[in-house]
Amino acid sequence: MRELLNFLKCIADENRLKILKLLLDGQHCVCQMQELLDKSQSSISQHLSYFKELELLNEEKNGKWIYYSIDRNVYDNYLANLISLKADSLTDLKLSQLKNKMDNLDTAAEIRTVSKKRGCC
Amino acid sequence: MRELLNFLKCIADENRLKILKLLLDGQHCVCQMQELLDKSQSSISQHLSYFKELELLNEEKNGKWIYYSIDRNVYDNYLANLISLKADSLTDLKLSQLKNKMDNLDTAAEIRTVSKKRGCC
DNA sequence: TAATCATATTAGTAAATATTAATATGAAAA
DNA sequence: TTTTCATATTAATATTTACTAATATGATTA
Repeated sequence: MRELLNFLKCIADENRLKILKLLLDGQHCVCQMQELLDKSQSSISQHLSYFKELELLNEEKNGKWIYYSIDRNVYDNYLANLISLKADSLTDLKLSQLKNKMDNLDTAAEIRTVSKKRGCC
Repeated sequence: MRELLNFLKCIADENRLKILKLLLDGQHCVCQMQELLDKSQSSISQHLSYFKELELLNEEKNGKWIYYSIDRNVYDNYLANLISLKADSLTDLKLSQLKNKMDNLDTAAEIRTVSKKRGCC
């Protein structure tokens, strides 16, 4: 869950979403992205570090430049995690506790008034 | 793209990702989420407003409580947008300009030295 | 080897976002 | 109709995150 969250934080930014698009389509060096996004070199480099942290980048060196692109396998893996999102174990635990609590509330309420709506919190 | 970005910003937050999980699995009122996430009523309510803004919520009133769940159609639609991510038209335009520019650089460089690596920025 | 250039890193500041506390709203229950 | 309760809103503050400017790194070219 922490990993998926970091992936989402990475792409939930206007500039990084643009970078993602660019690097899904082809490979680009920092200076190209600078021009395309109209951002400073430092800014692009810092945005790229988010992707690197998540191991989302392929690097291909050519002359003086490093051409970056998205590692499609890693990317698809994060997408798969998002798509198959389910309540994790910690939340499940609390959830079952809460359900018990609510069942008890139900019972207590039903003793008082049969027609009463289900008690909650 | 702005809409997808807002969707990503919505779910790229620890508490809202937890809320998403809960509301994908079932329906919950604010006070249940308060307990499950150990957050204040105000905080949960404000997080929910992100989902509402994106029309991601179904509401079902039962007694005093409003039971929220994720509108699966809307949610799947956002996911589909993410999955089919492509460079948008604005970026495409700039991209083609850049490509022209780079082609010109290539040519100029090739006149100077045939073995020279491709010029960039 | 020295100079140059692309990229990375760091520190300080600016901007955006989350949280808390207080209050408002509006519907259900008494 | 008054009270109570769940949820929403607002304003102030705290925390995160982005950006700028300066500098570092390390590889390529002269």
